[in-house]
Amino acid sequence: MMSGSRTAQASTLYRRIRSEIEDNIISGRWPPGYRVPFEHELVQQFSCSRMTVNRVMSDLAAAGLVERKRKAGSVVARPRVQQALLDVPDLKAEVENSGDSYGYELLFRQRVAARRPEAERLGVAIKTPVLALRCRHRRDGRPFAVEDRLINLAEVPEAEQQDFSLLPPNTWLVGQIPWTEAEHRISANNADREIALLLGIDAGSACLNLSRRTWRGGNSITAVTITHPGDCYQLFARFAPSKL
Amino acid sequence: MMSGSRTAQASTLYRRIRSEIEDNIISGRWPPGYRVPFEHELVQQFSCSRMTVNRVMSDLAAAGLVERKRKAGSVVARPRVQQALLDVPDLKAEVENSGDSYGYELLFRQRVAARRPEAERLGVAIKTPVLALRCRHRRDGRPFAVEDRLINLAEVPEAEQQDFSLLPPNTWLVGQIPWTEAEHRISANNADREIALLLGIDAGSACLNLSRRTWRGGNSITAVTITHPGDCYQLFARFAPSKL
DNA sequence: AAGTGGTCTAGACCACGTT
DNA sequence: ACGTGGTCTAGACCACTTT
Repeated sequence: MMSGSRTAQASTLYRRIRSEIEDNIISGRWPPGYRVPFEHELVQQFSCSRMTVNRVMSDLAAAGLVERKRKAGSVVARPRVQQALLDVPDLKAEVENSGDSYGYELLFRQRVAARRPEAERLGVAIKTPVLALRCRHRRDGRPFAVEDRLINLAEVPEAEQQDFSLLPPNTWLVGQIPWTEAEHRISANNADREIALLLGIDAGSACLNLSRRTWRGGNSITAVTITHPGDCYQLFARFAPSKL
Repeated sequence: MMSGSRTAQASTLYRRIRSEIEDNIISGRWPPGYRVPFEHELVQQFSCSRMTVNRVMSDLAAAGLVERKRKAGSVVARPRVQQALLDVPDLKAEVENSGDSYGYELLFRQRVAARRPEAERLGVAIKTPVLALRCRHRRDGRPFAVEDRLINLAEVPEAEQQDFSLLPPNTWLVGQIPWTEAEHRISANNADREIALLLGIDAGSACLNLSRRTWRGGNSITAVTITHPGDCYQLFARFAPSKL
């Protein structure tokens, strides 16, 4: 029920070292800020040359899992909010970065034992303790997102102590969960009466709908659905062949 | 007016070699299938050790720019349709991969000199020759996407010879343009009468709207807007920390 | 001043795929 | 059998940052 870390034993030394370190980070055993062993320590631990561990650590840094500093060593990075490109972003940070004022309200908060719908949405067993939240985000006073979220309390029990009346759950989770996998679905639909009321738009207006599920080491952490008025939010992504 | 390839001279040998090779690929000078020099040739060319060019080529392979085979050498890869994760995919390939039948119609095709709206959408100078297209995609006979596309004929003059009556422009372009950068915007809006008619849905229904602009070496290639019925198409993306 | 990572070298042996 | 890339080593020198 804890962190499931079954990394395939690797064919090459490089992979073995890399997946062992990656495992420690993704599972949460090495939280953000944790000081990863120095290269010379890894050389001893794996009985290999420095080039090999250096390549592992350089690649992990390029992938954004660790940050390296001369003399100070390497530490586990905290997950970038701009996870690659299509992360459902930290709405709070996003709004404030663009210079607008950010507003947040908690509309609903309840601890429940998962029944069928929650269990399926979150991908957990029935009766798993779950925290259900609904909140609203504003930009310059105007509602621009309704967030419906389930948090798996079996994996993130600390969430129960948080009341989320001031801090958006995503902002809090980003600081708590060291690293995750995520899956997104994006669709469009017409606002029903409830959503229209909450967003201050006409019923039937087009809304952009984002669903994200998040795992840590194979275990479901949270499932969230965010509904934006279609005309006031644009997802954005950019590609280039290399990240150099 | 041709391929603008101004790569900054690099601080390290690795970067210098990598950006020189990357340049050749992205600019199109080395098209898909082109045989990249062998490692020992690059060693001579750059007067360095094999480890250094090997790291460059390995990383380019990991990034998907080249494919490597022992004995045969390395060749420039053809752009993967599943560009990273949120590419507007090749709709034809996507539909057929899911086992459905695919249908395509060209609704409109005209060569024009870019005026204000086209120039802005495509990011080119006014009067640039442009090919404007509108087409419709069907899944199992049912319309599921309307595509509005501009192609910069100054960069892709071959497009003028293509009539696109049978082959979707994206499918053709993927085979023509060796490598690109792209930028996406995703939004939702209510179908106007024209779109509703083309998609066979009610006016006012929510639609998912994807806009993509594509460059090659800094030059605009194509701009496309794809409109899907909101309920029949879902973008999908999945993340994991490493691609090993 | 000392210790870390950043980069590079000149070898080596092996696995694989073409011939 | 041969030539390619895949991987690894044991060193080296340098740049940066903290002490």
